Amino acid sequence: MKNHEVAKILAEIGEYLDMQNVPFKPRAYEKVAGVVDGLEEDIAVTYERGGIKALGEIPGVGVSIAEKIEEYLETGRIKYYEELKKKTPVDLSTLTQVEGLGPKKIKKLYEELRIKNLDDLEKAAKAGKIRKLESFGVTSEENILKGIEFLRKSGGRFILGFAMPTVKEIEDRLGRLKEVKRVVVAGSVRRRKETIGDVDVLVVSSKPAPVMDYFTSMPEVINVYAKGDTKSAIKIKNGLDVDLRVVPVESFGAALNYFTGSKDHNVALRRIAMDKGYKLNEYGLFRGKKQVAGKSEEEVYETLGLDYVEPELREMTGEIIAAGKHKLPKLIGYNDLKGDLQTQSSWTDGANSIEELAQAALKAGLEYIAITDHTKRLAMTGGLDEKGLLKQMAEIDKINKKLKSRKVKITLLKGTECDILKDGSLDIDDKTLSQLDVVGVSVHSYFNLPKEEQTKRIVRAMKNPHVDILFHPTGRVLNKRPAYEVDMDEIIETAVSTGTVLEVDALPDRLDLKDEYVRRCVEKGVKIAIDSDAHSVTHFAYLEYGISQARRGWATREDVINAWPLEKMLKMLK
DNA sequence: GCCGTTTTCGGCCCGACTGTTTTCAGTCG
Repeated sequence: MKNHEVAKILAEIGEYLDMQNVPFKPRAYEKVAGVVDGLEEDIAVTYERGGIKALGEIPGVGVSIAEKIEEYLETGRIKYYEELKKKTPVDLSTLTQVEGLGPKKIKKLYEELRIKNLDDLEKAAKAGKIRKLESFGVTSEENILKGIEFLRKSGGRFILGFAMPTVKEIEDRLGRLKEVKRVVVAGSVRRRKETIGDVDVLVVSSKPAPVMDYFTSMPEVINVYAKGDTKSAIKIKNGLDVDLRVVPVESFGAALNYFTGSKDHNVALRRIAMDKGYKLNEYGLFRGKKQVAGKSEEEVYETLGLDYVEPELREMTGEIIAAGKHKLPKLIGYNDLKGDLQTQSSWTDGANSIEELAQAALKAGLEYIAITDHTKRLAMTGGLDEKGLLKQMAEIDKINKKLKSRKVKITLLKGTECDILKDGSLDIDDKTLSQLDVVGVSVHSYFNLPKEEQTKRIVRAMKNPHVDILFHPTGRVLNKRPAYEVDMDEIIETAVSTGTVLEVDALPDRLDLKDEYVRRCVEKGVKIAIDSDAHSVTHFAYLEYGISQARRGWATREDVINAWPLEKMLKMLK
C-alpha cells in the first residue's frame, strides 16, 4: 500500500512551499495529502487500473499532482520534491510534529543552526543556541524541548471508546462549576470518529477566568499550552490534548457548529453563508454587523436553508447537498437497538454465564441476544464442536423457559461464531448449522492471504445456505493491525446476492465494518447488524460505538436488523 | 495547484494565542 508514503511526500511538498511563502499551493498539497492517505484503494492499484486519468479523478488531484504521483509510482521519486528537499534538507514531517514549530521556523532553524532532525533540534535547544535566534527566545526554546519530549513519549491517536470515560469525567467536572452554564464536548468526539487526536470542550459562561483557572490546574494536567479568556489548551496525563473554549450564550450554536467541524464541513457552510450575503464565524451568523442566528445550531442551518445535519455526518461526504435538498436520512438512534447478535459466554472465551449475559442485556435495554460462542478451530478459546453446540442449544432452551416462567423479558437465540477455514469451508457441519437461529461466521486465521484468495474464501463462506451474518468483516484492530486484504465491493455484492447480513462489531478497537463500508451497504440495500461482541457483561455498553459508526455510515433503523422486533429480524435470517 | 450548473479565470475560511514584537508573524484548529 503506497498511499501513506505518497501522502507524506505531498504533505512535505506543501510544507516546503509554505516555507517559501508561496500562496495557495500549500493548501492544495496539504489537502490532497489527506485525501490520498484516506483512500481505501492502493493508489498504485488505482494507477494500474486507469493510469493518470484515474489519478486525476481523485478529489484534489489535478494535472500537476497527478503527474507527480505518476512519476513516483513509475520511478520511486519525484524530482520536484527532491529539489525542494535539496534546498532545505530536513526531516520535515517529524519536525512539524513538534508543537509550535511550523515550516517558517523550521526553515530558520536550518538556515541559522543547520538543524535537520529531532536530535539536532534537541542538542541545539539544550545548548541554549535557539534562544539567541531572532524571533525566538528562552520560552520558545523551553517549549521546543517540551514538545520533543511529548512527541517521543506519546504520539498517535486515541481510540474513541477507550478515551471516552476520561472525556466524560472532565465534562462532568466542568459542568459542576457554578460559573459554567453549559458544557458540551465538540470536535471529533462529537462527530464520533473512531479515533480522536484531541478533545474540544465548549463552555458557556459569563465568568471565564475561574473556569480557565480550574481547567488549567486540574490534577491530571501535565502541560498548559495556552491560557486566555476565551481559549485554553492543556495536555493531560494520558497524553490527550484538551482544548477549552468559553463562549457567550448567544453564540453557543455557532460556536458548537464551528468547533464540531469537520473543517471541510465548516468551510462549505461559510461559503454558503457568503453566497447568501452572510458572514459565519464562531460567534454567529451575521448580516453586516447584525447577528441573525447563532444561539443554536438548528438556527444556523435553518437560516442557511439547510436541514439540521447530525454531527456524525459532518464529514463533507455529501451531507450538505442532501441537507439542502431535504434528503438526509433519519439516522438510527442511540436507543433503537432491540437485540445483539454476537455475544460470547463462558462456554468459550466469555467471562460470564449465559444467564448473566441475559440479565445484563436486559439491563442494557435489549429484548433478545444471540449466544455465539466460538467453534472448535479456535481451540485456545475452547471452541465448540457439533456435539458441544447441540448441548448448548438444549441449555439455551432450558434457560429461555426459566426466564419466561419468571417473566424476565428477554429471549436468548441459539447462535455461533463459526470459524471460516482457510479454503472458505466452515468449522461446523451444515446439519448442525441448520438448527441454529443465528449463524455468524468470521475469519480468525490466515490474515495474510493474497487479496483474491481471501475474498474467494469469504465469499464461499457467505454462500453457505445457513450463514446469516459475516462478523467483523475486515478483521482490523485499531492501533494494532490493519484489515486483511479483501475486495469489499465483491463482499458487498455477495451480500446482496445471498442476503447475508454484514456486521458492525462495536468493540471500540474494531468498529468493523467502518463507516464508509456501512454507507456502501446502505446504498446497496445490504442489511447490517450492530453487535457488541461482548465477552463480558460490561461490554454491552460498547454498542453505543457501533451505533455511532453506523450513523456515520448514514444507516437508518431500517438498515439495522437488530433494531427490528424479534419476529421480523428472524424472518430476515436464512 | 485545484476547482466550477453563477465561473475554464479568479477565487481560495478566519479568529485566538504566543512570543517577541513595539504592531505583528507564525502556528493552530
